[in-house]
Amino acid sequence: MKMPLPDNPLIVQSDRTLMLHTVRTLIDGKGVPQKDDDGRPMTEEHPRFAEARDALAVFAELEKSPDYLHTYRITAVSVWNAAALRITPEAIEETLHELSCVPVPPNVVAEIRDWVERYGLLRIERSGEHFELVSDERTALEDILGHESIRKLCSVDDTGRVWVDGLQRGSIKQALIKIGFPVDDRGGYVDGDPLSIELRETTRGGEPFGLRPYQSGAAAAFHAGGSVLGGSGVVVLPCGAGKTVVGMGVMELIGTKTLILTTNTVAVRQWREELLDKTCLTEDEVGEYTGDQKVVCPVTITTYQMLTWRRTKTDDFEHFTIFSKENWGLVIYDEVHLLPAPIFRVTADLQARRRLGLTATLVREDGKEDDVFCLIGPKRYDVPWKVLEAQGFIAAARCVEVRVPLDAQLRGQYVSAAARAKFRIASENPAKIPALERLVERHPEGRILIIGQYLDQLNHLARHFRAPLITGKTPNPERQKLYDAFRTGELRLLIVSKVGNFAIDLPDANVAIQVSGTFGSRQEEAQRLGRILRPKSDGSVAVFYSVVTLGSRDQEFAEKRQLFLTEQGYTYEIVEAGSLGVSVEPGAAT
DNA sequence: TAGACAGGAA
DNA sequence: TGAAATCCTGTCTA
Repeated sequence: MKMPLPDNPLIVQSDRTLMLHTVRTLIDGKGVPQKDDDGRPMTEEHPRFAEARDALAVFAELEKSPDYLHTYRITAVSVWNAAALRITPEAIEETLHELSCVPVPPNVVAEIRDWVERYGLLRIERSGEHFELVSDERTALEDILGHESIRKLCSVDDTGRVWVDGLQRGSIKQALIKIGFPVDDRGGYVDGDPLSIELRETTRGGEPFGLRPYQSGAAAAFHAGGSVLGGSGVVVLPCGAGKTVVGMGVMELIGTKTLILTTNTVAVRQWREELLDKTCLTEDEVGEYTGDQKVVCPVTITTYQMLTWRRTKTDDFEHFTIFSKENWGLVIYDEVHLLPAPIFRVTADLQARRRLGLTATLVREDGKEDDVFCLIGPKRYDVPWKVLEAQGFIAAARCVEVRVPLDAQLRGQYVSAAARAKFRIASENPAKIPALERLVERHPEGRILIIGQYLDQLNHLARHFRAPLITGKTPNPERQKLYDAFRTGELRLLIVSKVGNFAIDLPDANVAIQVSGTFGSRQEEAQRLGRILRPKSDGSVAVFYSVVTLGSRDQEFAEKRQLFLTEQGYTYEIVEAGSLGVSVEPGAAT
């Protein structure tokens, strides 16, 4: 075995975490670290960082990405992701040895080997019109048939061969991964009716257009592998990085009738406009299938709810049956992390179609990661937020947590309240208002969004600031009017409820102030930061404030909410309300 | 024919 | 842990 090179960027630890150096210190000819004029060590991007990042993305999950040291973890699902790409344990081992500056612990290699073997153990193969569950090890089949959850999804013939109905292809993969057996699905895809989808070089709006390197990389990564291996999986990119464009890139590569699934009707329209603007598809080739209008075209965009709607609990999914009559060659799942549970059932019949999942945040171990893995496919591509920031594709952002005390009277209520009431009292702390005033004053030129969770609180703020409030009840034309006013700068302060989490047409701002949020939702935090990440024309830094009540459940949950962004390399500055010039009531407890 | 609104689902 | 958002259809009004 080769000796590790001390210059290498990676450290492999026996708990299967990987530490990757993004930079290295510059050393002069005598081995002395070089310093700049201020005496700080001089660094450069580690020459093997990019190579290592790309290599690790294949079989490890990025857990944290602060500036200098990225942390990855090797997990069962991450290894199965790699195994799905036909990466061998030997190749993984070789990569680790190649990149590591210390010896690779042998137990890590053994565990990886074990997982990969599990993946190959069961396969779905096509035999004519039927699918067969096969294994080279007879005992493996017997083992899994011992589970009722598996037995009811397949049939065993006289010779002991195990057959799976095409409609159960998804369900059985789901059931098997639940008991620790990820299936290698070699059932292949139907090609779908061909449709030429070319990207324009100039948009309809007249702007030059082309895929960014990471976008074409994502599309190519999805498409690689041929007709059996490639063609299903998930692409993970930050908010505002142009996931729609990746979708178009894939559509161009595959060139077939495409069904696009989104979370809401605004997204449906946005997709349609993007497709018309940036591809050669014509108006009558792209259809919207929603409550408003039901148009099926070679490219059809609809919502998850439309697909799973039925008259009563026992009826058919009637809209879904319309779609299954069309010969789709590609299904795109937008915002895969929001994929509702019933979609998994309905997706069974789509196992024969190519499937692209798009998402902003890494899907976590909340149980659904398995479902996404086996029903949509493995993760094919991701880029850390900070990498895109460094390349200028998303704006740099500062995150600030502003801590506000709770006054003595409310503190009394707070202490005696039940756990869940505590959170609400702290969230709606009226002392947040003067802090908000100072923050708004700080940005006289800013375009400011105040985002919150409780309608009472937001109504109050709207009256206080004499600013318009958008909630779920605000009719669409009214929203549009306010968005436009905000976009033109006529309106510089806008208050939004949880609609802000979903409304993708919400205009960009350069200041976002969060006054309350869902328990510990990291995803929501990421989504809200995303509101200010569009690159600014003057290159200025956007600011994200999170206003929390000091020493309360509000603050605890805020910490949890911040985890994802911290992992992505963002740091939160802590500011006490007092230092903003807010008078703090004497005796206010902390 | 469009819109506003109610009611159910998850 | 709970509140608020979404979507769909269907009915009523102008």
